[in-house]
Amino acid sequence: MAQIRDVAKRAGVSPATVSRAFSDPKKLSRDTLKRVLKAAEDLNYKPSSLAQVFRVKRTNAVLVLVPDIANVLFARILSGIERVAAENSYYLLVSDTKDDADIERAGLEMVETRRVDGVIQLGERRLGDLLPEASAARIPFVQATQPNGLPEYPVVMIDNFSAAEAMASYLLTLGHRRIGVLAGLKDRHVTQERLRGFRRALSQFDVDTSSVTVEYGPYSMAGGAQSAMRLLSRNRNITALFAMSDEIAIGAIRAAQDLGMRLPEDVSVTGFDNIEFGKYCTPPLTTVMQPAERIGEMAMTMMGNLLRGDITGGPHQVLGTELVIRSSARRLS
Amino acid sequence: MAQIRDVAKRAGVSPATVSRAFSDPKKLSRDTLKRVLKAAEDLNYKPSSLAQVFRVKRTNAVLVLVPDIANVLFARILSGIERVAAENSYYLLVSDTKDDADIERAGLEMVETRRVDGVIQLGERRLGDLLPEASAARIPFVQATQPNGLPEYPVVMIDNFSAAEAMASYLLTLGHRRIGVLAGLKDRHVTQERLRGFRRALSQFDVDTSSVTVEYGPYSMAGGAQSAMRLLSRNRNITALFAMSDEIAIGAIRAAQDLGMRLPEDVSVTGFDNIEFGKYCTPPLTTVMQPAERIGEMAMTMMGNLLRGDITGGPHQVLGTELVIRSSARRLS
DNA sequence: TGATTCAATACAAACGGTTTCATTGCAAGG
DNA sequence: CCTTGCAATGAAACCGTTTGTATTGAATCA
Repeated sequence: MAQIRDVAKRAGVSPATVSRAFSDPKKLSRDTLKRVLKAAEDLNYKPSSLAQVFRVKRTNAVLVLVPDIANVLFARILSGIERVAAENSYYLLVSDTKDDADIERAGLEMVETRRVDGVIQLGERRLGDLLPEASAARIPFVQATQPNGLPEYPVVMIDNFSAAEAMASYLLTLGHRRIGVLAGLKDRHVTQERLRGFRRALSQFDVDTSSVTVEYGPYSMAGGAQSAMRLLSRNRNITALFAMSDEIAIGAIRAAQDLGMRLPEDVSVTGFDNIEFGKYCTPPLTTVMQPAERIGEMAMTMMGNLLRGDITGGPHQVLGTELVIRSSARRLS
Repeated sequence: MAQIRDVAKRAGVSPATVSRAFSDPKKLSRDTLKRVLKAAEDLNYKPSSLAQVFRVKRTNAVLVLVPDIANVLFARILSGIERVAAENSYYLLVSDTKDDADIERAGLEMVETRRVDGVIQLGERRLGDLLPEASAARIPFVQATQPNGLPEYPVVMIDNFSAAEAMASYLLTLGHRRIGVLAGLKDRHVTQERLRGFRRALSQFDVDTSSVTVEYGPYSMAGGAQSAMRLLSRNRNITALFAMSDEIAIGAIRAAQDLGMRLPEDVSVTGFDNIEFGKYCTPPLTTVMQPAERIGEMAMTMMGNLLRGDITGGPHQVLGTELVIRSSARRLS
């Protein structure tokens, strides 16, 4: 492979001039520029990104920590990240963390070994829980999920509490009072937030909050089906199911139908996230829309700012959600 | 940040010794090894991956070209790739190509600029269609979809022709004769292969193959819904829909139901891929299972071999598919 | 005309490791 | 005792760019 020396020799200039021909062409005379470019072309010269990066000490690469790459919601956030990364010529490394702290830590180490410039965390573990304050401070880090508390680094998230409250209010407005909760993993902060929002709506409607049944489980269809199965067979008088994700809701719908119930006549179901499949479900899923792509775009934008040293805007962005009413939940008759 | 000199000084050895302490510890005496490690620990020394990579000229990074990151099937393949990449300490870069040749070319250039060691292509565009033979030969490349023809580089794929034939035969066995085809994009090779397989089954059953209606469209739920809408409203006598992906099938189910049809009583629908949602559809989707994760694992394994110089096994792996019978298709009564 | 300025370019150091080759000291062999 | 071989270590070159500083020559100015 041709290198800068070869081009320099062929063009009859120094390596420095060749370098500048690419990085800062206007510094060269029209004439030499043309000669250098020609020589580079002839030799099919491509500057070694390795050498450049080593010299300049910026990789233009960002690592994304994804709890589960195959999960549709994360995939959409990733897609948003990718879009603005590509626009700004950043490279994207991705690591499937399986929500494992050690893998996440290994990811952070990649900025200490200067493999990447920064990391975007899609999981909810906070930087401070992974590294001691001292080393953490040096790491360009942005989180794209609501973590527990408000860290000092940038976060882009939705207001899980309010979104859940809105959805629960909607269900209450439809007349439902005995609502089962199909929660996600109990130890997840989002789960707790959404549960709080749900409870809050109940108390706003003067519904006894002590009697709500909540069934915890993984954020997956299988989890939803299982939770719904348990919940529905134990509590026959429930009229609505408040699921904490669309996947859970879809699993629940399957379970309810397998139990011989008709939807939404016998039981209403609501989801959370607004993944594409919800629209094509039977019945189409009423849910709360979470702007996944925009979360990703925003996160990458903030990372770019961070790396560029811009500190424009507050560090915490909370993006709006919206109720999307379809037909899996209906007025209690 | 501490560097190798600092550690060397503190341990009273030369940088070379420190380097060896990490890369080849058994070359050192028990005593100095301990001293070096201690010094490194004290200074919180992490070797600069940048410098290493620059010197050694291997990045241990692989680029994955994904036509659409948010697509569930690709996400699952990616997940498989990630798994074996992580196991073998490779880093993964990903680029959403939107199936654009220029973006794909830019990806290939990353090996010429030595940013990554190789590239895995999830799209169906062949290496030879992106680069002139000469430069192409130098690029470690593996493809994880059936391309047009059989390239000389490694490919891992399924047998689309046979899988489609099997599915079509199943439909025929159930008694269906007037089957509408909900095809994917017309210019895609997989689409053509699956169509060939479908036609082949028909002719095996002595069904007139000239009269089949095929409706092309994007590999998406929206596309499927639209195609089904068109096809169903024009051909009322159709008893089954052969969809070329689960997403198309799911869109079609929605469309059929919106048209007032009952499934599978009025019309049978089959999918392709076996994405998780198919299992939770109403009715649960009969489809052909494609081992997405294993395709990814296999692809990354082959990439590893390629980079290591092992040329074990033939370059083309075709992985098995399986009919998964659920209830969206039933015997014609 | 000589001094000054400026644009264009060259020179060489630097980036932080790895690796080849040379050196040293000690144990084993003759 | 002298040689030989080997394990442990050090010195220095090297990887391919970028960039600060020096140099050159021509144009401008007094």
